[in-house]
Amino acid sequence: MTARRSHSAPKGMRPTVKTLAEVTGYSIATVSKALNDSPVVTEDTKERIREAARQIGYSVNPRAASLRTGKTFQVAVLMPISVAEGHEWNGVEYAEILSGISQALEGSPYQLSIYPIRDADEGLKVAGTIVRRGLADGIAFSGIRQSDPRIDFLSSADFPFVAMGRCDTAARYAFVDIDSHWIALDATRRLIAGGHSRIALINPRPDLAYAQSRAEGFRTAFAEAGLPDCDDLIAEGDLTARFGRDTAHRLHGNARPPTGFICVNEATTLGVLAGLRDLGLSAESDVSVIAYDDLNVSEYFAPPLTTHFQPVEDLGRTLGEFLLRRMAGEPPSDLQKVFRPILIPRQPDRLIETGHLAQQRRRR
Amino acid sequence: MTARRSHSAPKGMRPTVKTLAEVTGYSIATVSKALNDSPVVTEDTKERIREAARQIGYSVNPRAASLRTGKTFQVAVLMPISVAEGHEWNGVEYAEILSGISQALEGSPYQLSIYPIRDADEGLKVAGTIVRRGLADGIAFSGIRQSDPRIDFLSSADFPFVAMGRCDTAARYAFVDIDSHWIALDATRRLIAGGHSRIALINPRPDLAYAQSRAEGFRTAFAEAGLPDCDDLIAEGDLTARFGRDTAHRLHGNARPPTGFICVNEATTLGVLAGLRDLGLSAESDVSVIAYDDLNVSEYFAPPLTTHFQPVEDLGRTLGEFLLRRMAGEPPSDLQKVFRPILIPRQPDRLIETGHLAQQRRRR
DNA sequence: TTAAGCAATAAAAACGTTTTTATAGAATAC
DNA sequence: GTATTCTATAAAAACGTTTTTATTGCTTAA
Repeated sequence: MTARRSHSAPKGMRPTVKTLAEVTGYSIATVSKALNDSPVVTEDTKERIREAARQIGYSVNPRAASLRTGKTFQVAVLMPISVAEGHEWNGVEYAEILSGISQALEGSPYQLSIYPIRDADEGLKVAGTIVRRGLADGIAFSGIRQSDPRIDFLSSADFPFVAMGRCDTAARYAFVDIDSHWIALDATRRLIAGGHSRIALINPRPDLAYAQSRAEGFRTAFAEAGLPDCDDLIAEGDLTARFGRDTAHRLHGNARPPTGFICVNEATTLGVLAGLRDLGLSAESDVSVIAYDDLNVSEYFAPPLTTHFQPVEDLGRTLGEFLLRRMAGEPPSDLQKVFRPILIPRQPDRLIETGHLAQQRRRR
Repeated sequence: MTARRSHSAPKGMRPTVKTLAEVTGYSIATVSKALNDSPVVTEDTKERIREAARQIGYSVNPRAASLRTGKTFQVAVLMPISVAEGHEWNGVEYAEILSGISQALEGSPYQLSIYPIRDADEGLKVAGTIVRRGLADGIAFSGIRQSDPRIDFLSSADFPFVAMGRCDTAARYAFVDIDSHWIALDATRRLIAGGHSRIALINPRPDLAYAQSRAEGFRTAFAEAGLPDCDDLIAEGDLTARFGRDTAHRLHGNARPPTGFICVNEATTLGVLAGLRDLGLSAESDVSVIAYDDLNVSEYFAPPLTTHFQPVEDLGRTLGEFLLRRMAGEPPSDLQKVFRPILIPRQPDRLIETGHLAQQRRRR
């Protein structure tokens, strides 16, 4: 056994297809075809060669194969790197996304590579490099803008990709997304049903595609109820805790301050709660806050909050599956999925006129 | 211009070193050497070839180069994927770590690849595959155990790696780490100075190397103060919010329950706070809680907590730099750094005997 | 004046695959 | 019984580099 191995692999070197040819007595052509399960080689031979490969611990050199075939077996993920100053909590959900994609790729020959980007424009540059230099067979990215240059470029280059998010051309590309319109609609309806009429919507920067979906859902709920809109209470910014807190402070100065808040992620929710506390307001008796969870965490907030919960890892996993299928040639139209979060109620979300804010309002 | 390009690159194909040879009139050997800045080719020639390369947009095919040289220009990161059920908040700091490593790698020819692992044992398997099949030139990983099979294996294989964390053989390998001993010592001293004598330490699973460092720092502080130890209040488990909450509940049943908590990450802190709230205890008046922040978030907790804060992205960046230097041949002994977090005080951390818990204690 | 050394470049080999083309022998057709 | 097709395998070419070896034309040394 040890003797055999030392015979086939001269010294410390990895066995190659040539080693395998020598050891089995077949040519390297036959060996290669056998390992790739080519129909031209007989089943007996295949089995013999596979067995020998197992014996000597052979595994194909992916770079040599890649050179010959042109396939890279790499999947590129454009990962936004944090730019918010002060190490604000931002983008941590990416660990979950990567975990999901990884899980989908396990068992496939594809390897996941990370390309850090600061914004969609740098993403475009990086995508260009990846395509031009043939660095990957497929690309995944998020942070989709209303009109996203990466999507336009990759679509016209006919390069396989899956986006996390929809923009105006969504019909023509593969994506996974969260039903942001519904989330905002449902949350707003819920607060309106609880008696609220002045509601704040915490939103991301407006160039992001889902910012608009949320705003639309938000407006629709007011229109349905025959109430005046609250567009003056839509706050747009980086999704940090600081932004949530600052927004709570700022909107409190409004002539008619909000009695309800609809948050957009864990960090902004935590920030809003902190901001309300600063103002001496309670999220139990004065103001209603509805959270949003990528991770199951708002259960632990003070108070525990009603939330829309959608494990972002599931989106990552589906994205990975879609990317594999896209690279295998499936049309984008078959690779589109919108996730609708579940609602976890934890608060009555009712406007309580006896609270601190109500007193303050009466006093004016 | 357009004419020239169409001349050199037959049709839609990427230019190769051969194209460049044709277009400049030099041989492919000279072209290759020029691009690699070999001293044997004259400066004039180099410049001419570089200029031509720029003109036709040539870039080297990394897989072909890799095949010839044996270098992969890949850095592998073993990323723990979440296994905690219920989508508990776990391991989200990995986004920061990856971001840091990415930043260090930018500008280098190295590309970051992710290998998902469930635990250190699977990590060993994956590391073996990476080494055996030559999938990367260097490896980074965290979640270091007291005795870590990955470290033993990679050390004896003389394969470049940098660990995030120290174990008993730390002297012999490259690492970045956080001064966990000091953190626990400092936090415990602080609480003891505030009058606490019954303190809970939230710890990770005891097979992790830093669990022991923390326990030692914790014990040292009691010994210094001449107080009996609180080993019965060391809680070990997954670093989820649920674990924090469950621990708060469980320890409250102790004959002499803790009046202070030393947490280990954001999730456990949030969990402890939630658990205390469940018990009707306040982290302002009844119990003192000291947090730990990878991200600057405990400022937003209720109440804002005193914390040790160490941006984990900085560790990632240093780890990336160390890995580059290790791959360049620097000895491990030059590539070791321990980060000491800063303390951000936000609470008095004093034992207040008039609180709820004190009343309860008096009642007994 | 010629052999030796040098400088600059070119040719060829090699890395480990896959794929195309070739070859030997067996089976079939007439 | 020979020409033909088929089958299984082998040989060779190619992918795009880098590196080793070879070549050419000059200098320099004796």
